[in-house]
Amino acid sequence: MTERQLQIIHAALQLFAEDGVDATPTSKIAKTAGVSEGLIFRHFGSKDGLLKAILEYGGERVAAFYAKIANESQPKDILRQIIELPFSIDESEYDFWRLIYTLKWQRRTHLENITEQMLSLSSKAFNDLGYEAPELEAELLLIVLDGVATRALLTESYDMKTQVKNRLLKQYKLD
Amino acid sequence: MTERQLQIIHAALQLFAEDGVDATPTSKIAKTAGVSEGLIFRHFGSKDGLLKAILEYGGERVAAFYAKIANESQPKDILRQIIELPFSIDESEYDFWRLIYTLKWQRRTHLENITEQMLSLSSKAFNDLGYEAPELEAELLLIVLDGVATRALLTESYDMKTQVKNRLLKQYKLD
Amino acid sequence: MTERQLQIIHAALQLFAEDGVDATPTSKIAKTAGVSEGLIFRHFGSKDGLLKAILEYGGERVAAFYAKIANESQPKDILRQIIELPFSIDESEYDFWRLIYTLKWQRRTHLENITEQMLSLSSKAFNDLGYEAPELEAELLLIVLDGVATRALLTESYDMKTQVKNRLLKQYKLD
Amino acid sequence: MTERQLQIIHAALQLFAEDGVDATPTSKIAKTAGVSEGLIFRHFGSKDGLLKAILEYGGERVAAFYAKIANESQPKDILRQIIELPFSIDESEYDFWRLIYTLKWQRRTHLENITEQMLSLSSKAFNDLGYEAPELEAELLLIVLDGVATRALLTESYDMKTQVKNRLLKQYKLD
DNA sequence: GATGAATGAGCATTCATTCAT
DNA sequence: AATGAATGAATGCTCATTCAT
Repeated sequence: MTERQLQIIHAALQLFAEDGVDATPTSKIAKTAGVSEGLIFRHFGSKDGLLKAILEYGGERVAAFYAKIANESQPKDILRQIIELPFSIDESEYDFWRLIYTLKWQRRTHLENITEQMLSLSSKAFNDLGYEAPELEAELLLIVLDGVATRALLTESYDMKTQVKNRLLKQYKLD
Repeated sequence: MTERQLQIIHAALQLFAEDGVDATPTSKIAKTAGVSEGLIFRHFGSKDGLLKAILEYGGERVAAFYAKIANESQPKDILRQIIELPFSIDESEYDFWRLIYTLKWQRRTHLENITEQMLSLSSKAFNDLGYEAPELEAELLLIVLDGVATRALLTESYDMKTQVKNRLLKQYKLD
Repeated sequence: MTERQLQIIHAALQLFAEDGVDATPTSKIAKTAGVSEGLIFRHFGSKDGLLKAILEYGGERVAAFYAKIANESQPKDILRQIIELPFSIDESEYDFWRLIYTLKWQRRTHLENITEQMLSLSSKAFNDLGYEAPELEAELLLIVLDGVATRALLTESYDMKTQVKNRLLKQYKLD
Repeated sequence: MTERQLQIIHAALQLFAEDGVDATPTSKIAKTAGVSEGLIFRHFGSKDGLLKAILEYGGERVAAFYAKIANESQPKDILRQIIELPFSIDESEYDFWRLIYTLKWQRRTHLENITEQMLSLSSKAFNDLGYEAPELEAELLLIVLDGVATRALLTESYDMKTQVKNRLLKQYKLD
């Protein structure tokens, strides 16, 4: 990934997240990135190729996130880490996540396996902790965390983060 | 609202929800609705005018939803009704809600005041029921319900609905 | 010519003169005239048919103008009348003449024979008065009068009319 | 101004003059110029931008015309030059002038200040020559020259040019 | 006669993509 | 690698015209 390619990816990510993929012309990406329009196509083949590159680029970081969690052995630690997830998104990554969530509503994105992974991980943890219906609990936790992420990504300066997190940790007796 | 206008609205709603507003050409709407392309503009002025008409058309039903809840006097009934909300969406209305949720990520839509209304209603109910942090509880409930709706709208044949609902009713001691 | 037809003709004339024929939609004509759009086509067949009707409607008055002049027997009287022409246009007829002059630049209009008539009439008069080059004089007079009309039609509240007329009458020793 | 831009400008000028701006589709301009339709918009932004470019392009030559006259010191020379004006339009510039005169009847064009300049220049010249009513004379001269231009531009192979010019020079005792 | 809903061809404009340099 | 001129298909929209009532 060269310097020029990163410039393009960052510009596109920002614009895609802000205005939507369809509403962002490649000409605007080129201008924002400070490169010629042709270069986008030389490097990424097409606008869709660029989108895919962005998704992969961000996907790597998501994978890293998960590697950490899978390493934990204690079910309580696993749950704690999973709950931490949406609260630990750095603001520099908001654009990426906004894009992911936007795409969710239109085209299947690669996030599905992530959802599956998370469901199975937390389901197992709930089971280990003796919950009666671990799959249902896992489902509900997923729903809550997805909701949290949505609310945080869409609300400017969302300030209930910490309280929500503590309330969740308390609910699952992880504090 | 004439027959023809409804044809157009239904066709557009379906396509907008499926492919996104930007990715849906008016020509395709016309073909799907079985009318001439010009008619769209005669009736709705512009593509954006059509979108607004759809939002209003659906918005009326949302308002009706709320009218019911606001009438309840018992806090427990209010909460019960609010929780019922995402579970009672008829499949015939999925397109509308998918559109609403999609738009949320791109342009501010009129759903914000709905969010506010819901927060204040449930916050008051939680307060009446003696919850320690009623606003936090309301916030969390909103998040959960938003998450439920999202999951139901995006997952084909989502079959955990009932279990999730019961689990929630139980958590808030409403069963 | 029914009442309704006149309404349409007057509305169209005004709009055609103001914005140009091409830039005036039939819908605007209908609205201005206070009739339905369909009626225009029932009465005039097409937009072009309407234009032709306007031209004929106005053309009759032009023909009447000429009939008077042709009746004069004295060359001086003929010239005087011809010179009077552009100065005697009533403001209520400005729209019509503006339209005529506009059309001149795009499509041949029926005014050509008028020009020819005028040339031959004044040419004969100049000849009778012993001018050396009567055709040249006729040509020049035509040019001047056309210029006067243009200037008057395009200049709001053109106030040199009388002076210009007197100057012309004097030049041709008709005062 | 690149080669391609000139191709477009010439094609557009010809078509605008012939059929009128409104009646000339950009597709026809593109075809006539032998370029793609998109190129028109890349270079001129819009159809109106193209029209403005044409007007500026031609306007420079008009300005040059005037610079010459303003340099003359003798009133007789000034008048002679002004009278020369409409007779010295090269046939290659007919399209441009036809366009200018057409636009006069619909939208205010930049020719107004030219009219004003010409009026003040000739008015001063007439005054210097001791004419009784110099402003009236200037007005009349403008009218005549405008009429000459009109007649020449609208009449194919107008062959009285020289005679008219000589007649005018004689009338103002400039021969 | 009169209306106005409906049509569809045509228009200006945008934009992803190609390609010569 | 990099540019940016050039393309042309597709888009939202307009408008003269038709037709059922």
